[in-house]
Amino acid sequence: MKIASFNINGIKARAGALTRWLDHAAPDLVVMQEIKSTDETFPRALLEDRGYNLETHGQKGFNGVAIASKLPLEDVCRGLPGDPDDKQARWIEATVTGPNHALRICGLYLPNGNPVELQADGSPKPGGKYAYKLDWMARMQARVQELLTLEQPLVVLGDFNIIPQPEDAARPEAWVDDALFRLPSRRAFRQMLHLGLTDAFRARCADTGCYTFWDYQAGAWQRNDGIRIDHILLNAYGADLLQDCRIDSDERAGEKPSDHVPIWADLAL
DNA sequence: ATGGTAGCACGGCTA
Repeated sequence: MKIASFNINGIKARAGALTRWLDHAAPDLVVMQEIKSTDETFPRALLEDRGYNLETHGQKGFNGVAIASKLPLEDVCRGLPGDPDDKQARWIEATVTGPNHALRICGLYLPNGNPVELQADGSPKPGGKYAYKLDWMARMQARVQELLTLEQPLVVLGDFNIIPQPEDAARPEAWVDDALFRLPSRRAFRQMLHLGLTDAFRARCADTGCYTFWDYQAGAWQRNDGIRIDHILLNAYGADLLQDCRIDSDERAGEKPSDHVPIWADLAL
């Protein structure tokens, strides 16, 4: 079963690129981020006409996540628990049932966190974007810990806005103070891995120069000036099912591309 | 130091 994540950066602008990729990559399930659409205005036919069940968790103008799946989507949950005041649409969960296993899926769009605003003591400025990122990551960790107690295959995938290691950026030195790479961000990500999650891509590939995002500006794609920030994390039950994991970098060279490309894992569900 | 690009939606924010 091919499970993918794709930050599409606007569903209306990406109708062409998304459907081209769907038609040749043929994922069984894809979580999408930055749909930048409300549930009401999402062009559902793009996916439903191709045989996908669709669940959206949208928001006007920004953010927004969705899951499309050939198998039925069960027990759908929208929104990351832990803060009733958080109105940003960045988290969606569902379960799909294969022949041998039921898989819990968490699709996420983790806050970018820039600009980094700090107080005199170096702690994140309360109410700022960086504080929101770290708070959100703490809530994500709590939710993942809950799901781990189910003792079933779990996949947590999406745009994490985290560069895990220097080899995950073409120019790591340019990112040292950025919210995507500064140590507190990477520490929070690593803490999640320490719960027992596997980075599916790194489990399959040790190559450097593999990225999922290239800025639209300054010819970043042409220079392969990218970063690896879209990830697929598996708990131990999920990692035991992992057959393959790849990044569809070619999509970045297509017509009117997103600034992210799809990443996918093949699980023996 | 700035500006470089893109999306949503039509002004300015977000990335």
